[in-house]
Amino acid sequence: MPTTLGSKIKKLRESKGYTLEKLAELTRSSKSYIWELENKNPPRPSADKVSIIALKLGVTIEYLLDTENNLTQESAEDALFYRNYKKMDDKTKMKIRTMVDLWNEDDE
Amino acid sequence: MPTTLGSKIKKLRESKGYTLEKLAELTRSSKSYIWELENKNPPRPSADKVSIIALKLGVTIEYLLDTENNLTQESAEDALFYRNYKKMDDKTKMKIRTMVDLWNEDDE
DNA sequence: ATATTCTGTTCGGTATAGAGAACATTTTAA
DNA sequence: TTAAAATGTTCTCTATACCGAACAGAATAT
Repeated sequence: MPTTLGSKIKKLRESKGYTLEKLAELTRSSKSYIWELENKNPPRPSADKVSIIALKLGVTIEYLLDTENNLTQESAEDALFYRNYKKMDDKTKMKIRTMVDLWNEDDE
Repeated sequence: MPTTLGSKIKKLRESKGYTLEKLAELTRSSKSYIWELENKNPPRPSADKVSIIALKLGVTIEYLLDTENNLTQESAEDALFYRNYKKMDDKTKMKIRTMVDLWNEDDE
């Protein structure tokens, strides 16, 4: 099912009980443009808009876009993991990265 | 240091030894536009372009954009790590998450 | 040195991002 | 029911995303 950016935004917006105006206000957009995003699927919305809309709707940019980035499905768990990972100190991060690299040497 | 989208792209592109033309080809862009991204910092590049450029340069969209999502400073290395992590199968991801959780039990 | 090739830069044009205001429709209040 | 308020839709207009082609400068080869 090819769910578009527009339909995702609409579904998320409504699930949060936001009106077009409310979401527009949260995302420094006009309600007319939010409406266009939902109903007209403009071909190249700016990264800025998609980014702040994703933020305010509580999803990642990758989820909203259905790009090649997203061959892999990103779960909330992954996102959480990454958020925690980023908070670690550099030494720990290094260790983890090394470990993960080793893990993957087989299937190279 | 307010590192711009353009400077990040340029740095990453050069670190991979890509010419403007090469990156353009990889990202369905024109070299002139890649050049503009790097040197003119256009105010609202499309999510599509930023997304595929991030993909081909091995970082996340969030790293390239300097969005409000990105409370913690994200390094290119972290971004790459996460991109690779997401590609792993669920079992492996689970193991890694568990391991990292254990790691952090102390300073909770 | 100079022709060739490779890379980066500039320019002009078309399509569209995105705003704001007017208009339409639905919902709420009386 | 009907006026008012809230929400959704359409229109017009300016700025700019993005391209292709021409141009400029380095690097390499002869």
